[in-house]
Amino acid sequence: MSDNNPARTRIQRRNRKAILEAALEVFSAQGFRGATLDQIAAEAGLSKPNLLYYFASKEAIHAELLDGLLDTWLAPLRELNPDGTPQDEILGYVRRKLEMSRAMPRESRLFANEMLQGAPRLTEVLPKLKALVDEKAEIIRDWTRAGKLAPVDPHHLIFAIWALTQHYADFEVQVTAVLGPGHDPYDEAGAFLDMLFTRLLRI
Amino acid sequence: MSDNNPARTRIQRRNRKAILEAALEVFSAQGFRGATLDQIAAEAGLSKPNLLYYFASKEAIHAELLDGLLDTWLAPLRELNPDGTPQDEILGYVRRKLEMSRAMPRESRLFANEMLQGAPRLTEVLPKLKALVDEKAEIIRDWTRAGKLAPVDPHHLIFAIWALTQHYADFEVQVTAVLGPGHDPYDEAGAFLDMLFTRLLRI
DNA sequence: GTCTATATCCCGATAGAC
DNA sequence: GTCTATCGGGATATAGAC
Repeated sequence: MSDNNPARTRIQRRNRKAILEAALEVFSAQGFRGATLDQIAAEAGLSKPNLLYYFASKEAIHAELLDGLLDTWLAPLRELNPDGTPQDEILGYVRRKLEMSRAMPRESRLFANEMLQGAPRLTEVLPKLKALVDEKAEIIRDWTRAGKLAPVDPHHLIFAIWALTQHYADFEVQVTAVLGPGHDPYDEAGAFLDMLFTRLLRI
Repeated sequence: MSDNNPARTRIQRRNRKAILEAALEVFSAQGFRGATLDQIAAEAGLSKPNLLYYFASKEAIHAELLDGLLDTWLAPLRELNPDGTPQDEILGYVRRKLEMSRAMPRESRLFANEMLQGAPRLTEVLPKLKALVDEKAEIIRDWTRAGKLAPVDPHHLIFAIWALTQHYADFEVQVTAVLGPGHDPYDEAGAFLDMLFTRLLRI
């Protein structure tokens, strides 16, 4: 969540930004309970009380991180264009989502941490997520009905795209350990997923 | 990890089992730091000091849970038979792995929690995992070389199977929220994944 | 083996000087 | 705005009676 509040000074904006950056680093790696304000403060280069001068509580920092996350996370899906070429639209979505995993692995892990724990701080936004997925699933269903895509369950297709792209961020240690040195996981995944979804969806 | 130590009484075995069951419930839902001994003791129906009579520490309980987990988790992959029919072998692996997610979602989430945090308590076993995956990847590579499977990167094929099957356990709240009532996610996933891997691998 | 009581430490949050 | 010092709650682990 960006902070353009003009009532804040440059220093305030800079410190808030540093805190959120540090909090993302720590929360995504340790989970909410696993993270401590000491770690976040150290990472941000501030003292713990100073950190609490900018945010009311640990919970408030975490909430602000989560606040914009779902929208960011769903942006690539929103771009799915009903008037585009079906194959290209799906493949484009896969590529955007994989790029997002590469560019924002910490956000991916923050999100995964929440989901693993039953999404206690995201329950009220899950209906919004369902609405968007249902809308896009309907588009995909129309494409398959029109014979432009091989028949496929649209909801599980979307789950597959999520699972396959987020896996590279969320299970990064495992991927790295298994591939060994000398690999770019995301480059390889890009080629692999292109092929996978092409074969899955072609008529 | 089963406990057949004959030096232990029936009561001891029963209590240890109850503690590990309770700990699996709590650790998988809350992560290591998020879980408390109070929660585990309550879930197991024991007092907290009594719980620590059976296990030296919180860490020890967690370690014992993780101890057998990787082997259990990799068992379906171990069964991949180089002398079987390639398509059937892969599809069989996918089905076993999905069944495992259905039957053991808490173990899946315990594992995911560890991976998300960089696998601090599993780093020394990751090389073992790599060795098994490399061995099975070689089998798959032979199959594609022999023209029995469509060409595919074997490592990323295995990642895809992990990601697609574990997703239904690890992101269960999201899957349930998006599908809405009246769905059996695992039944639907079974059909979807059968189709996906059939289309991906057929010559 | 199981309990109550408690030691000890850590963490989130606040007080108050500067 | 930032700091040092500290409060108060909660968590792991232990002591010791039964």
